[in-house]
Amino acid sequence: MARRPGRTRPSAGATISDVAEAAGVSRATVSRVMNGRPTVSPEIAARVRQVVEELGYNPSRVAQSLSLGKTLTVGVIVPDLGNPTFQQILHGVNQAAATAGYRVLVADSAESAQDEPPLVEDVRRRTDAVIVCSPRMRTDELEALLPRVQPAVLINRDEPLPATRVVVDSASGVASMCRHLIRLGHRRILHLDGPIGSNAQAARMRGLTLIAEENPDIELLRMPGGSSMDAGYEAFDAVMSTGATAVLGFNDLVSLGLLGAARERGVVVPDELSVAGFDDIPFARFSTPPLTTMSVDLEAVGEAAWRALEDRLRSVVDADLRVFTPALVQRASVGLAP
Amino acid sequence: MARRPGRTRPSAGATISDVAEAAGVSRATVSRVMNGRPTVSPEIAARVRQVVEELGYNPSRVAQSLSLGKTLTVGVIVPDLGNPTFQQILHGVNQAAATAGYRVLVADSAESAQDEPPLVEDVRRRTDAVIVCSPRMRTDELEALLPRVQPAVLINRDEPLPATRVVVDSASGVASMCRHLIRLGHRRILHLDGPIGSNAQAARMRGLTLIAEENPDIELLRMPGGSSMDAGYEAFDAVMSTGATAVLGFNDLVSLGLLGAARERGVVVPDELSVAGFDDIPFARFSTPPLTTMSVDLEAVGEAAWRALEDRLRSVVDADLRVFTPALVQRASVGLAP
DNA sequence: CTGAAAGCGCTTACAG
DNA sequence: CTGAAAGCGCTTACAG
Repeated sequence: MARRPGRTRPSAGATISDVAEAAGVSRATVSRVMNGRPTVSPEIAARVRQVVEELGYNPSRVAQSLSLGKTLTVGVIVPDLGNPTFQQILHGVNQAAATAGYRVLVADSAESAQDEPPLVEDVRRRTDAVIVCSPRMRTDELEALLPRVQPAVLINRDEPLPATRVVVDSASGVASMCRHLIRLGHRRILHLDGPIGSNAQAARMRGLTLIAEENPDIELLRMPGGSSMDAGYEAFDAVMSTGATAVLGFNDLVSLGLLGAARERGVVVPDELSVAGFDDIPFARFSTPPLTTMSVDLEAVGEAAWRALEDRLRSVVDADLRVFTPALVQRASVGLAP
Repeated sequence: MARRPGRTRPSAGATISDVAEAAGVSRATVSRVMNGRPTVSPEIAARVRQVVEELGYNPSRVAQSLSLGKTLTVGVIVPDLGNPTFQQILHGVNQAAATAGYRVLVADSAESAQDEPPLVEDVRRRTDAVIVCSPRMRTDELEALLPRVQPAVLINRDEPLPATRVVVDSASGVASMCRHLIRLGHRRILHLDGPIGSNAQAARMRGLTLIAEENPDIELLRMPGGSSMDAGYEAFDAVMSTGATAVLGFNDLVSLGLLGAARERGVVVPDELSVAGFDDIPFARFSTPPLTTMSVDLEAVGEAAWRALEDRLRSVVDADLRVFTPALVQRASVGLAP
């Protein structure tokens, strides 16, 4: 026999067998009633329903999953659940998945590229599919992993890979912002770089290169910055010393740091210096002055990832690419060149 | 027979039977090898491992869950995944649960009190336990639900209930802030109320009542406000008309709105008016001036909820209460009474 | 050290 | 309309 030692269902719930016995029917019949199949006589169905009520019977989803071969659950793996970007994407995925009757299992790799592959595999084994958000692992590792975890959707990974991808076109984002600055008369524009080697920073550089080619007469400067408010704050003096009339932070946090330093130094934004951000985080609207930035609807990104997965679950599509283009949000931190 | 129509495992993975057959051993032996049981001869174990490698075998977590009677998954139900408060709590739960080898299934009730009970039940059926965060449902509904979903932990629900609860003591939080203001010489203090009927607003009122009793000489005013930045912004003129020297927003957003309006009106904070917040959201540090507020470590709240659940899973404890007391964070938006 | 067998709690094709 | 039976993919007590 295989009776377990103590382990039973924690809340000691009734099983389908309990209901069948109490109602004097077979388990098949109970199953049919629970699933609303019409081929059950009304009297029997009523009796079963009453027993279900009395016993507080609730079918085990685990058993259903095993029997049906699907869990109605999708995994979402992010590098850091504390990061608002991933929180918004998660929210978008969850909303869309819930509408389709799916639940979301989350996992956080704590920014560890090394832990990612086994984590994704583990999550996939408990779910029907995975959405991998901004994976930090190398491309070759990702290529080795993908066949083991399909159906899978990748968010924010720019290389071509054998999976559906949802990406934000940051390159065209910076380019848009630069064109806006140029239209306002800025001729010397500075970009504060983000983490070297990051996917986002690579995209920014592609955008800047594009602008440089389009506008040979514009001075496009770059300087190491970072991705935090402090990084922006500390870079301020160096920024001013370049003589640029407009500065583009790697993200909104950096630009908010610049704004704080400008206020302390008595530099008037945007009269003396235009400051542009990237991301449109919720607080960008409330800084002094409000931040002009590039906006991406991250919840829509999460929703698109879910839609892509839905298509894959129905095997409508094999691998494709869905691109989100950031939109310029004009507020008060950017103005005409002095 | 019960062969399914098309339905097989989506990624067509190998099963334990495939491995057993290929390695020429029983499924029991494969299981032992996979679980690192020492009672397998080294040669056989090595052969099994090689086949596992060749076939890319990965045990089904669903089957394991059914067999073992546990999923190693915990459910977290929140009213709104887009709310930073719940995002931080979720992050804390996830970190602590991951350390213990558990995964987190999230669900969002979209602020619908009505949808909560069935949602919690559904989540519970797929997991070993649930953490229900700031449930919106009525107390009697919660009482009816709890026995069906144990083990369960409740976050931010102030009534005594048959479950372990983790609560933030907002009442003592407002009281602390009021005492701080009184020490600074403020004699007329205004509280901008939040959503009427909310758990948090009720707690605020308890705190204010306590202060009124302690300090009969202090004028403690109240006024309808709200929970958003706009609410704070719009209440500003009314706030000024009360002649209060210090105002306490329902939360940081409200207070940030007040700060914005003060700047526009040329009212100097804190010289002419002290503005205090509640929550210590990440941006409270970066407003102008930085916001004095009551801080709660929400990730620690999430972590505590997990710990409480761990105790319940080991049935160490039946029901208890873990209280977090907000801490005063002094920044520059509060000063001596004029 | 190893395997045959029973069991976890469901679903459904098949045969009345 | 209903039930007996097989199966989903694992684990483990029991008996060698």
